[in-house]
Amino acid sequence: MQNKTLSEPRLKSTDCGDCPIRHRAVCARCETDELARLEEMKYYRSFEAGQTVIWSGDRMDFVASVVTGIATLTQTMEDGRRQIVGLLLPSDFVGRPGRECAAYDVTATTDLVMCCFRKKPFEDLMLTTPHIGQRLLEMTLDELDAAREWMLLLGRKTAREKIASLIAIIARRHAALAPRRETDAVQIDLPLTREAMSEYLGLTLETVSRQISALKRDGVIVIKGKRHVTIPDFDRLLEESGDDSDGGFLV
Amino acid sequence: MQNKTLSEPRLKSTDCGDCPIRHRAVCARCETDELARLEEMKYYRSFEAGQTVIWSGDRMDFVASVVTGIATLTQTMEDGRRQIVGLLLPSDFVGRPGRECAAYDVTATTDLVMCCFRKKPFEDLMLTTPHIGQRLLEMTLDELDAAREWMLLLGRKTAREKIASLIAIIARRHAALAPRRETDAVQIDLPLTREAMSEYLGLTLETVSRQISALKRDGVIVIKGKRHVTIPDFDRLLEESGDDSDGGFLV
DNA sequence: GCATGGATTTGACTTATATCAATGACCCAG
DNA sequence: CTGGGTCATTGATATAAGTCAAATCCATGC
Repeated sequence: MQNKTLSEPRLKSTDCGDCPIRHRAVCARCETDELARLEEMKYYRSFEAGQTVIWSGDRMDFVASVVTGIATLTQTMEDGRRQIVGLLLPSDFVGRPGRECAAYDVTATTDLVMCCFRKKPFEDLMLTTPHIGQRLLEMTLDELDAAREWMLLLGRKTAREKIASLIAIIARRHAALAPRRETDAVQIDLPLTREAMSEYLGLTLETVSRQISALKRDGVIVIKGKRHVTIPDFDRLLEESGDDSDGGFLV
Repeated sequence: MQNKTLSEPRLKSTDCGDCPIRHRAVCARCETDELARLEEMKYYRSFEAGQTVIWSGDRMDFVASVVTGIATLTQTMEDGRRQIVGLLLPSDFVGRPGRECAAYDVTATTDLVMCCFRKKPFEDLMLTTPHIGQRLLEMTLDELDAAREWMLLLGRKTAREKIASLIAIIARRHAALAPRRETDAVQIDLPLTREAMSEYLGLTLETVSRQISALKRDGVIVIKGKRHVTIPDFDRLLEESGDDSDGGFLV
């Protein structure tokens, strides 16, 4: 009966109707005039894989939503130790209303398109349109659950379980974006380098590499090239991840 | 320029004016009639140290705010490995509007008084009173920052740094509740057993004990009995914690 | 084709933390 | 004051993961 919200897709498969902003981050229930105001304050920004979107501490005058690609939130210690504290997939939200400066480094790990909203007008709109705040609260609570599931992973799981968990989570979110029949073997492309995986999992990249090799050797995953992963038996992977095998979600 | 929000007290030192609900969780900006509605739906519950408030998966028909004492949120793996994913101090909020069941075990680690609000009426009030939702969003974002700072601790800090961080955080929140002059040595009572500390820090209780002894031996902390800690030099403790020594906060 | 350089894998060895096992300190009941 | 219980400390040893180093893979441009 544990929390499985991290694994739960945050993006519903239906699109946002006629909404000109195609991600569901904030506009799912917007009326025409509110959409017009969102349209006004929005602009797109693109980044190449590896580029930094914003540095921790920098002034940040926008909030944003990931349209395509993947970004990470990273915290760095003075001596250079790094920990990824958030993985942003399409439809995820970045930025905190009411906060002046970025709290984390935001980095594009693949080519990335973000839909940005200038912060001041966005905050104003939030004040007059409660459901935007409500939606933001919902998303923030989901992220909090995800962060807490990650705390369990970082504090208590073995290296092998960590790798299995990461692959399972990426596969689940991937499946949520591109639904497939239950019976197919799951196939994904890892959107992270070994180094990024190590920074997300609290390991070294050598350990990541060794454990991926071990899972491959044991037939839990099949690897083609460096990034392409096939999961012949998803339940087996979940067993290896240390999570409840049902993968059941909370409400 | 890292995020330090975990350390930042969430309770302002001023009290909530004439508000009959003395914690600031939700009522700071309430009008008279809203306060009346909150009064109606609220009730207090007390727990002894060690008691379980609610089990993960149980139906939860209230949300609540800690009045006095300390509670923890814990996640447990099937084989019994446990990780504390949240520490609830006075003024902290528990429960998620819109969620039927508890996602974590909630346990009183000291004697505890909580102010509970029946969930359905609370959710209704949220719909008609946007600032309650806004306040909740703020608190949730603070908790998310705290969780992310904890991810850095769990993923990257050494056992010694973990212990120093925990003591620093408890000391800071303690100081926020009972302000004192800058020059005094900080004194706190650890509200957690060694076992609870180990579950919070992703360590074993033996390692916790050893590292506390080491910090004592090195003069970073002074210990009287099992629980009472004096911190002669707070900056020294912060150095040991691996955080920026300024302890500076983001906005 | 071939050189270049980044990403990844693999190997040998070290180390921080876990594990297993005693021992010690404190508290309360009788 | 004494015995039993809980919590905490300390010691000896094991092990998972880290560190340092080398080899391999693979994409890219020349």
